[in-house]
Amino acid sequence: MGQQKIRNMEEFAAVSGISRPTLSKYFNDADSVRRSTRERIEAALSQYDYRPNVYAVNQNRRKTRNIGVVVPNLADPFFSEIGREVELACLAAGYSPILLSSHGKPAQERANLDSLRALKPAGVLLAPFGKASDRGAIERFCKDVPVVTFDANVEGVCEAFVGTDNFQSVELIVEYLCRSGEPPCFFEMKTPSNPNANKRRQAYLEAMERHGFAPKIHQVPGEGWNFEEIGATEGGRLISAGAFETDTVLCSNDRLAIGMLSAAYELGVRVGHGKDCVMRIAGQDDHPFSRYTCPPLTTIAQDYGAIANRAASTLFRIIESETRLTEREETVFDGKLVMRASA
Amino acid sequence: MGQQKIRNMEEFAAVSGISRPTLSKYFNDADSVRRSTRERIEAALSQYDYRPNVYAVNQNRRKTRNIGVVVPNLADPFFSEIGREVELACLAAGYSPILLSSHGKPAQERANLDSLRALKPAGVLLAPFGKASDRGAIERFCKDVPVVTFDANVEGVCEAFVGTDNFQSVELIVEYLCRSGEPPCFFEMKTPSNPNANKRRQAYLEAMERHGFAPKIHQVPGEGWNFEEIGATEGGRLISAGAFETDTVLCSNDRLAIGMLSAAYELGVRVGHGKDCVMRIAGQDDHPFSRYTCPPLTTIAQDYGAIANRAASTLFRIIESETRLTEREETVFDGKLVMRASA
DNA sequence: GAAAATAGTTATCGCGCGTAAAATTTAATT
DNA sequence: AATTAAATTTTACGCGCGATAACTATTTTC
Repeated sequence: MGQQKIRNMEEFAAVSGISRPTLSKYFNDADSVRRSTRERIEAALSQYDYRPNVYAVNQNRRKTRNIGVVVPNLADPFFSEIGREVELACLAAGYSPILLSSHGKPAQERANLDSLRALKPAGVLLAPFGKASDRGAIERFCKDVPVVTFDANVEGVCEAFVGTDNFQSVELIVEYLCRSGEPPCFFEMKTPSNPNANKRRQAYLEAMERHGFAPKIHQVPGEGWNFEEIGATEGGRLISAGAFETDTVLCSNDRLAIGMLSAAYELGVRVGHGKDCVMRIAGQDDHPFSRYTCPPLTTIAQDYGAIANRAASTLFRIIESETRLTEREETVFDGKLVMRASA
Repeated sequence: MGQQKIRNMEEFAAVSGISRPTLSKYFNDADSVRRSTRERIEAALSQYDYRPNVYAVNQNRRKTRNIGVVVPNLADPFFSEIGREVELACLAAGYSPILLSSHGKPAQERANLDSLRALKPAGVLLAPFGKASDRGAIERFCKDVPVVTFDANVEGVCEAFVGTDNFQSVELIVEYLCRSGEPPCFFEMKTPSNPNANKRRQAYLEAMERHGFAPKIHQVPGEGWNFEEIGATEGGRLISAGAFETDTVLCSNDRLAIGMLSAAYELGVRVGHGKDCVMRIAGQDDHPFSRYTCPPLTTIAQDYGAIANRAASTLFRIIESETRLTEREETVFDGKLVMRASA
């Protein structure tokens, strides 16, 4: 194989004995040609290895088969994991994913949407910052390109949203914590940009009320994405000050919990549900590292795979139907309790 | 601003009063036109918001301004971090980075190179798997596209390599460990795919000899990228079996160390250099999470920024000179000792 | 086996822009 | 003001492929 260099479809038509328009049809949809000619094309293809020029193809096609995937921060293993799932779903459906990270900066999110616009994507899967996002920019973008958001919801914007049911999952862990020990107080950042954080707080309040306990929320200052640092510094401060009302702390997310666990260790405070333990710490998200904390973190697992696949399939449905959804869809998946040693 | 919709450069030429070829020159290099016309163009640009069609541009340009960035696994924070640095360097130089992860699978690395080929990138920054990489595929790719590898070297392949000086950095930490306590034994995977692992082992042997101690290496089975898991399972097994000759263990990388630390915690083995500690554990890489382990991990920090920037600037130099390097360049940066509580 | 349906062919246009050559304008120099 | 160099405009072509129309070949249907 690999004889002469094929420069374009014309040349490939010559060597394969198939006319160029038929080849064009084949490359657009292999099943649109007769079985016998398809086999002839693929035989020639294995001999001459030719691939249509992406730029020429995308210039002329009405819409590309590119799917933009935008996540707020690839440095967060949660997003690199879910980003990977989304990429795989796109590839499986015959689309070309283009993964962009906003590096923790809302301004970059907007820049990413601008870059994507130039690539004329068939659709975009966006995990937005939430409140920190430029809502106007996203709205404008959604007018031009079908968008499905995941992880974080921006109320009323885009075709659909797929995420986790924070109320269900918080109830799950609050119930467990109340049943197995002292009711939890809640630890979070004062100004969380992620809308899930607000839902989780609300869900915590409701769950505690439902179980007949008085909720206690501790909000700490801190900015940016260095959650472990904030969890360690502020969590450690609260622990050593004896500020928590009960011996059980439910953190708004795993990364805060990871930081707090490290602070507890430094302070010599033994964490867990064992006899010699003096406090329990739980998180939310089932961060990839949470099983290697000391002690391993009890948390709520989000169904990464389900979220990614549903978001992707919803987008493909919109793209392929060529009509926008008449009604905005919101899908949330249940979280699962992951019991480890920390609570 | 934003009156009528400009569909192409022709229309923009009409409304701006500048000829299309001049506009074309401007978009290729804003400084290639006279200052006064540049200002006229930019004035019109702010009124009509027009951007050249990427696909049409790339189809006709001899070479694109795309830079492929391929890392072995974005789920590893080390690579997401260095990937980010590389992306920023590309953007700063006016190139368009395209970030691809091989998801821990060498076959995907090859697939990524194939996808990149279709995008006709001006160059590629590749962090290869190393021995697990398809050397032939990389070599063939390098014939068509200028490539600079980073992090992991593939001897003799590609234009240049940029990484960390494993011999320097291992010496640094071995010297520290020997000076401050018992000499370290070495913990690693039996079949590391990363070439750095082999260099680190070699460097450990040499450093120990230099300091007059007998080296001891522990190689454990395990496959894939779940290093923490391997570190926890196998490291824990060795700890509880009392298999380590000295109380100090130098792990081949931080992720193994993170796993081993969690195993030590489970076993109630106190790690650190304090009085009540029974063993010391050190790592290499300064993984983003290593400061939140229990205790925080003593390690060797790689200079992510320097590596990323040097790799990028080397590639740009090759691209812009339009000639391949006469001699393959290898650049390594020194690691820095990061002293924390674990050793 | 002829008509109908399907698939393939030839021919031709257009997409939006890079690029080259020649003609023209503008700016810099003497 | 005349000469020269530099920048811009005009004109024209080409990139590789999508799309379509009109025609021909092949396959299906009864």
